[in-house]
Amino acid sequence: MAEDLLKSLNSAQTRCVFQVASCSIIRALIYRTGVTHRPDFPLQILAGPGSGKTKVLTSRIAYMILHHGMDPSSICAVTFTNKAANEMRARLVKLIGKDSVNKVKLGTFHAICALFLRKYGTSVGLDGNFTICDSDESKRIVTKLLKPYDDFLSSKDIQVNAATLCSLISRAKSKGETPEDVMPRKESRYVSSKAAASSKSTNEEFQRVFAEIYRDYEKTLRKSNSLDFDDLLLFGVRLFSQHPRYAAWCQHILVDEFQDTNAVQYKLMCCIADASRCATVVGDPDQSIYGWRSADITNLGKMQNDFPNVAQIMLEQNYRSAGSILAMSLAIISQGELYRHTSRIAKTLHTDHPLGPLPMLRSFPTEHDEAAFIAWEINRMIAQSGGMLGFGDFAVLLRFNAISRTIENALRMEGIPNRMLGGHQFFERAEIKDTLAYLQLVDNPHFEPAFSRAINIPPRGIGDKSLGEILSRAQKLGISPLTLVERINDSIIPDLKPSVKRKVQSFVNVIRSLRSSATDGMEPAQLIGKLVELIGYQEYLKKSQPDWDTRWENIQELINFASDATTDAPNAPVVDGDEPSLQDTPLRQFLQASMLSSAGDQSNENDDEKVSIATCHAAKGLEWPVVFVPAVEHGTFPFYRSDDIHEERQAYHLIHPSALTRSIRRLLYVACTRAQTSLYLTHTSKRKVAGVFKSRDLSEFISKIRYNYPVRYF
DNA sequence: ATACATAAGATTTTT
DNA sequence: TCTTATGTAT
Repeated sequence: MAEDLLKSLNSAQTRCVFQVASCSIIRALIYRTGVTHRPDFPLQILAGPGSGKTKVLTSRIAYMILHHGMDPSSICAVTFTNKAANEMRARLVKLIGKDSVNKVKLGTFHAICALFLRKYGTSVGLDGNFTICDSDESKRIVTKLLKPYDDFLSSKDIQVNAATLCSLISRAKSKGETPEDVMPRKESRYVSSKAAASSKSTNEEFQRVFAEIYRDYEKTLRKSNSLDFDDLLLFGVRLFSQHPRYAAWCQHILVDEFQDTNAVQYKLMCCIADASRCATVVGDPDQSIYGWRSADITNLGKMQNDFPNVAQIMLEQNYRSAGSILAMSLAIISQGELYRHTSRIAKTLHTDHPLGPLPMLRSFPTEHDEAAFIAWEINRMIAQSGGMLGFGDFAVLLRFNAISRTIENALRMEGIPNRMLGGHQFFERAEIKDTLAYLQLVDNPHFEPAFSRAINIPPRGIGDKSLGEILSRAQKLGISPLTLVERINDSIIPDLKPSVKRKVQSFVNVIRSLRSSATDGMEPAQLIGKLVELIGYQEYLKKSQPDWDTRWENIQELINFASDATTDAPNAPVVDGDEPSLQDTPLRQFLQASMLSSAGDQSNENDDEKVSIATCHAAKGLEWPVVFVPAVEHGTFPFYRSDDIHEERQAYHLIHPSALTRSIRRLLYVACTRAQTSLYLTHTSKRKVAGVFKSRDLSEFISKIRYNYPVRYF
């Protein structure tokens, strides 16, 4: 069985798989002879697109278990997205069986941290029922915190919105910087040395406000018994580094898409690998497209320092794409080489596939013509292929989601079934957030964002003023707003000035009723049903929303999701610990799945008969026979917002502009290398951007290479 | 407190 | 163009 595994691999891939065998055999020998200080054999696999890295990773895991007899529960496999985790799980099931796979700690860094923090969070000062705060709720919190600074900031002529602050906070957290760290001291390292004295002080003022809001934001989260995405990682690091026994189970950690890990995730990997010092990472610096999320390519170099004797293997054979597609992709990624000061790890990619049809570059007057062409061409190719191609063999890869509308419409007009991959749109919908807010509150009464949302839905006559009164009163008494409202309802605490007691009665009753159902073990799907019944949500939608029917359908969809999320039980950690472990309820699991997973994670039945529409980011790791990349235009690839933002980024040392360009070049490279046999790049001369027509030019990434590389141009 | 009007403003990418 | 935030009248 284990030997069969090796037969299906090429020599470089086999070396990747085998590396663990030699490593483990030597370790076993040393272990047996009782030597305590053993060498470790960490491995870096640099894998170009289509080189079969997922196959290598899964084979390696399977080999560890089948050949070397490692306990599946001692293996930790980290993927970048939930979708990738699901796919790896499916592949592993075929190799080692469902029972073994369920023991492997498989998931994103976030999911793995959440798993352990639910159970052992008490040792780092958390309650097991913490709520995961999504970016939307973070933004609301920051908006509220920003309000008091409005006058001050406009007097200093500083413009910031909550979104910018959120990303600054996230960036700081991803680097492990605390509010104290970012508070300006005597000399601030955030201030550009070239800046004039006046702008220096402005920068410092801004930095101070930022640090204060960051500090208060953290306070709000802790008070709400809540962790945001960055906190999951940070508290994970805290848990595993302060209490190494919770990581002692791990004999080997494997990390996929290593080029897109940030500093905290790297630290996390090190903590989890602390006992074994055995880590395998797979990545491709050329496919690093998450720099804006603080992904740090230097982690590869860091690992070479932190893990002595790390071996490095290159996978350079491409099994995916036709020769001409590969040639053009390589031209895109390597053209910047001359201007680049940091050297790219030279990787050559080979393919045995024939050259195939040349990538096609086409120009259109408007985005409607472009979209119509894509739809028409899909139909044409399917008709021409004589049954070889189906809708599921096509993908349209977008720079950002906003372009999808035109494409979706065009496909619909041609009667082409399609699906949108990834993105959070579903869980961002108001009706979903309303529903989840009630359930979050049932699970975690301290979660303020959920309270603020649910208290007046449906309208109970509690507006901003009453809400503010409730929140500040709760703050003063040191209890959660929900508790305050309950006590008012129970006449334990006197009513507020504008009477709130009567208005709040139905709310308290709903929460209490749900709470008791939840403790009785009612399934999340039924809880949602009960909730919408109790608050008359359908009637509320009918009354307030013209598109109430699609919204109501979304609620039904959420109920479906809830029943799915609880049936396939995630692998529970089996950790020997002396701490009392916390219980994990079905409701909690459902809420966590809602926050961590995105819409396209689970594959549906008819998915392989639908054209995929996805952002380039969401397409990472996937492949299709035919790929369309629309809007390959200057201003989209790369994306320029406006010059002042650009300058602002420079001023605060967020992203260096040239780094930005490089990262977008890689994004286009990722998009192009998704294609197996046919690749279409299209651009328009006019495009409606934010409601107004703008003239556009072909992306410089393509215009520079199109005469030197084979491309069909029309 | 809410409903309705009018005005700005916005469109990266995701856990 | 379409969504969201703000303001005003009830």
